[in-house]
Amino acid sequence: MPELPEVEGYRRYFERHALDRVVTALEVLDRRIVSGVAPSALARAMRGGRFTRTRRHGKHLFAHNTNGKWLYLHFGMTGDLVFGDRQSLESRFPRVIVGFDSEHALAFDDPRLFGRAGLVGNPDEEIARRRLGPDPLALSAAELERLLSNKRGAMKSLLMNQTNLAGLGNLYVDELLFQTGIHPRTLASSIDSRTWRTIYSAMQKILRRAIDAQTSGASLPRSWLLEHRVEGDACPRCGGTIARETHFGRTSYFCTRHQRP
DNA sequence: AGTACCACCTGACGGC
DNA sequence: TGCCGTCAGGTGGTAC
Repeated sequence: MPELPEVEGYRRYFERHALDRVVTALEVLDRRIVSGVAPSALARAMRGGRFTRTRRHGKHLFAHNTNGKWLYLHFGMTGDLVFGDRQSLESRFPRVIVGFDSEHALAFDDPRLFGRAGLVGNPDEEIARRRLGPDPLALSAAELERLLSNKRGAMKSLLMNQTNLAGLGNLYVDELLFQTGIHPRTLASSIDSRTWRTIYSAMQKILRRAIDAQTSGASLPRSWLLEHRVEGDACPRCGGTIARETHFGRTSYFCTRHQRP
């Protein structure tokens, strides 16, 4: 379930391992994961160059190659990055492997093949083409309210829509609504300004803490819903009961006591 | 504009 | 033990 915090973890992992090494090969093991470009053209655009910097927008990752273009990665549901010695890569489902001249390699691992690898001229064009909303970590409280308060839909649906806000998925939206006491079906139009500010600060706190956990390997607080996504569990905040329902085609977990419709 | 539903995928898991 | 159905969910498309 790579959402913003996980993808930020992959970005840092990519920077730590793959930057400034010469790409000697790019091998596509399953071409279904490559989109918008032929695997051979992708390889040609990367080979001989080095990655100099990365950029993340929402759940989308870009890595600039000195040949001029950017490698694009989206992790879908089960995407992952695995770096190591070419001979002993601990990747179970490698779909694309970038080889470096140091006998190291980076595998784009994705058992379910919902992820995508591609080639883009520059990240901003791709962000515009996909009509992605702003990244929540580069947003002010006022902008969040302006962005969502005039929408007609329900909070869960609006927060998950990447064209409104890019980066939150099912799990972190549930977490945010849980921590702010909002039912997933609550209409955005019913949220007052004070509550929008509460939502904003909870969102920042949740994302930053989750990124910390991601990069340090620490676990998340036991008071978070993410540690209690089990139907019938006791709510760690109020002692209520965790329910499971389908909302907008996704499985929601929420507390029936402190998140009332 | 917002919601519903389907398709894409396949590992994990529960039931029998 | 092993088969089988169901679930997970990000995205993108269509339909209403």
